[in-house]
Amino acid sequence: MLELKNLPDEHILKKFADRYEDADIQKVLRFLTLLHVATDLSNGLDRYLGSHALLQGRWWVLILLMREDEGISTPSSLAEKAGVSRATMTGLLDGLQRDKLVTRMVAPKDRRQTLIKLTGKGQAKLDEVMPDYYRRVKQLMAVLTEEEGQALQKVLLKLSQHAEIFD
Amino acid sequence: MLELKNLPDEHILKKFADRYEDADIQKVLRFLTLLHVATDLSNGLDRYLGSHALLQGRWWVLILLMREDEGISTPSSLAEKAGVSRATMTGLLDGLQRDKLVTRMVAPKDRRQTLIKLTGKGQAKLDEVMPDYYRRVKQLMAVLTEEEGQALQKVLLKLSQHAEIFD
DNA sequence: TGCAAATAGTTAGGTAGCTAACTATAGTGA
DNA sequence: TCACTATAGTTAGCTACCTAACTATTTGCA
Repeated sequence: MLELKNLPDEHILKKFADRYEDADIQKVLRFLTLLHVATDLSNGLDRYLGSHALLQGRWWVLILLMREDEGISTPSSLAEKAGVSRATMTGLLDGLQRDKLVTRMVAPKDRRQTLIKLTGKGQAKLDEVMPDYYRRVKQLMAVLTEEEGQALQKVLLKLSQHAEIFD
Repeated sequence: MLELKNLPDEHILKKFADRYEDADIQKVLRFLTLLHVATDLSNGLDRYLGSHALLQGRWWVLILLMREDEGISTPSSLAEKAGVSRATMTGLLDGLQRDKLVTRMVAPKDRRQTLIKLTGKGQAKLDEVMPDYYRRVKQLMAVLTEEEGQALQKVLLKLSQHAEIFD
């Protein structure tokens, strides 16, 4: 996602609105602000994870594995839960395996499958990263009042139900 | 950004909260929902732009050029305004130039610089894409009441002022 | 039973992002 | 003036995403 350092000021938006009649300046600003702020926060999260030699993709795979009893899953299941293609998951697992944070094993029941297991080193990496991650998220979201936090959640869910407007 | 198809349910978050004491379940859910919904909307926007042989990065460069009088800028300036590295901008401009949506010219004043100009074909591409983009954004944001829209904007700006919490 | 369809995973090739290192040019100060 | 520093842009090599095409295996049904 593009970061959009400079959101358009209202003057520029008006120039566009003159050429493109359907533009609703306030609504466009809100839409771009949502993408912009989320990208900022996502980049911030990546900076934090990067300081522990992780990035969001790999970090999320470790979390999905920790959610499982035994810390075992399959590439397909992980891809579906992370919302990425199986091809992308292959690449993420290659990196995690190289760093010995997960292992690949052949599944005895179905020889098409590969079982992915969180290693001790992988669990240790999560134990290193998660406490501070939770502290920072708590600190960030605490800048909102409880009412604001609830309102944000409600409004976001409402928008997410209409993301297919772009299809 | 990772899409997080399945946000954690409260049961799983509790398992994590037991191991990592500082976790605040509600706040983490709100944070992840923000990233998740913004990613969904960003992907939707990319699907729409993709149907016109554009993606967010290239589309945004065209918009930045149209903001300029004469439709002229430089790679450095575009990179700064788009919030990407100059290396990334080189790649975006390579693609746009290949599709003849922009042209590169040597700057007469400073021979280190390259001037980037929006072509007629580039402006035509914007004229093809923007009206429907504005219609769809208007339609999407109209699912919120005016009060909800204002509250969203306010809360997002508040959060963006604390994105450095991850540093 | 045996072959077609479905599924699991990988590979190949594309876009979009990054940092670090490089070249060319411009500016500056002893 | 001339060497140092700063700036503009590109290249190289990395991560992470995609789709399409491929291999191996399993499933299902005629």
